[in-house]
Amino acid sequence: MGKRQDRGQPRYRQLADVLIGDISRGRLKVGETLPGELELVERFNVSRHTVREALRRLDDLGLIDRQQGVGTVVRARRSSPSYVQTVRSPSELMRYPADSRLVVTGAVQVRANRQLARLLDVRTGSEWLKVSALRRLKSQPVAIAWTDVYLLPEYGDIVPHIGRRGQLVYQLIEAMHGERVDHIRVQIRAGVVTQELAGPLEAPIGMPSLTVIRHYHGRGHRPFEISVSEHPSDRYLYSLDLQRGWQSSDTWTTQ
Amino acid sequence: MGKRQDRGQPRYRQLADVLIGDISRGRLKVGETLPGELELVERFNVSRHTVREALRRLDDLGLIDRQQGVGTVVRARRSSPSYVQTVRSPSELMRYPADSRLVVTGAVQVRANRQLARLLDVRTGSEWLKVSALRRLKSQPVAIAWTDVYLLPEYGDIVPHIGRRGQLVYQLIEAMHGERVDHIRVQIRAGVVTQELAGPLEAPIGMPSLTVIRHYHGRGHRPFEISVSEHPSDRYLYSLDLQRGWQSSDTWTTQ
DNA sequence: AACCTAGATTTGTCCGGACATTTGGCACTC
DNA sequence: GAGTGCCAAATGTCCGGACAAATCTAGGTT
Repeated sequence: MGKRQDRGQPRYRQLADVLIGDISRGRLKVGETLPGELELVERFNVSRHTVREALRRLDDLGLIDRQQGVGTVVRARRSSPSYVQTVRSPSELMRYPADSRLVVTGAVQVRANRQLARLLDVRTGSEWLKVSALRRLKSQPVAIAWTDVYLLPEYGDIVPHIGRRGQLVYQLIEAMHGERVDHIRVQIRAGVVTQELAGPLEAPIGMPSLTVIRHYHGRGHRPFEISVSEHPSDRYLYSLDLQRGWQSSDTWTTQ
Repeated sequence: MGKRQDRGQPRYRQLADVLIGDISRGRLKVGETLPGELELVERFNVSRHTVREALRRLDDLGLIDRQQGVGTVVRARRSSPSYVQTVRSPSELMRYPADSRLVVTGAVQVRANRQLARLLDVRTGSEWLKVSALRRLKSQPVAIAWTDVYLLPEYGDIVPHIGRRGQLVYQLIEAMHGERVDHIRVQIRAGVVTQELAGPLEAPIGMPSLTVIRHYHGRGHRPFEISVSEHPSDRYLYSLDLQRGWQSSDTWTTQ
């Protein structure tokens, strides 16, 4: 009873997963109040600290709103028109639509010249395996993205497996090579559809687009996958919903 | 010890502010290892739980990297070329360059038609005070932004004070009306410089630009300030540096 | 009806302690 | 010299308890 046995997951994580499951399956509906901390303590036979650790995780994920004296309620999901994807927590910037698929169109080993090195923020001359792919949305055929995935050459054997439903590239690397993701950086930049991209993106030249660059780092900030996605979009693409992490202005704004 | 008058602030917050101050003032340099948790316990005469709460805050702010068995080190700041602004934590998306100034060019009360209501995500027909302003960077005269700030009409008396160095609009509202910011949402969308914006932005028509929309909410998610900024930029504008908030794919991707 | 107050409820803060897990370095062996 | 095993150090997890602060509700008062 006291020992961990659920896949080595800590108990607060197990509890969080249970609650996340209840929310995603609709057993806890939007706006509904979660059981109080003390009730969760009794129900799951853990300490209040563990309960709060789990709830903090749900808070970090943007799933709940907490208020002293009131309680914890399931946060509303914002309904969004097509193209618009609301991100409630930073981690969601790493996710892709569930009904999308990546189709590899080619792979080639490249050496980072100055321009590429600057784009990827890697050393000039370093070797990378460049995997080009298209991401298509089934439900929204117009939404498409061009993606170049830069991998450490030693991970070339995962290329045939890219495109598996629900598996991101870094997850493949994690599964097949044990390289654990320790740090992710996401960049967004504005641009326009260039002549080279107009074809694959099925978008007119000059149409505004967003470039999303994802850096996946392992231990010691060693980058092992860098994915560069071009999204043609005249609409808003990402939004970030924040609630935590305030800092007082006097200690910070002088930086 | 706590010679600073931080009454009313929780102790973990006071400790966090001390550490943030040490980092920002260079007393703790990048890459340097912070004192261990137990040492901080002794030095500040608080429990380890309080120390961890403070360190969690620094982690949320993206100031430190923690690793079990190793310790806590000050995270490196990424140097960025002009125009590029690297954001290490979500809260930084709310900050503006310290050497910028907002110049109000006009204010008018408007009623949200359907288009504006959709842009701002507010009710059609609601009344807003639209304050137009320019943000200029002194050190980088080319970097300029056009900002429309939509306020609840009742806050009209803050308009003359907009532009005060280091004060954001929501901070003025907080200071003068006691409306506390409880929730912030940041949106980013891609676009091009339109004819109407080409003049004020000093940018050619058709140049790619980023629109950043910031929603400031009070209690109960009541929006009281919405700022819409147009940044002419053919380069990357915001990046988000993430390290926390992982979620397992099996519980989440089906959403 | 409008206002106020007391109590119950809920989350926030803080303390003390204990053991687990990860990592790096040191002494040791071969 | 290279590998091995052990130990110390550091963060991670988890428990128990206590009081504070914010909020809501019910009841009483005006």
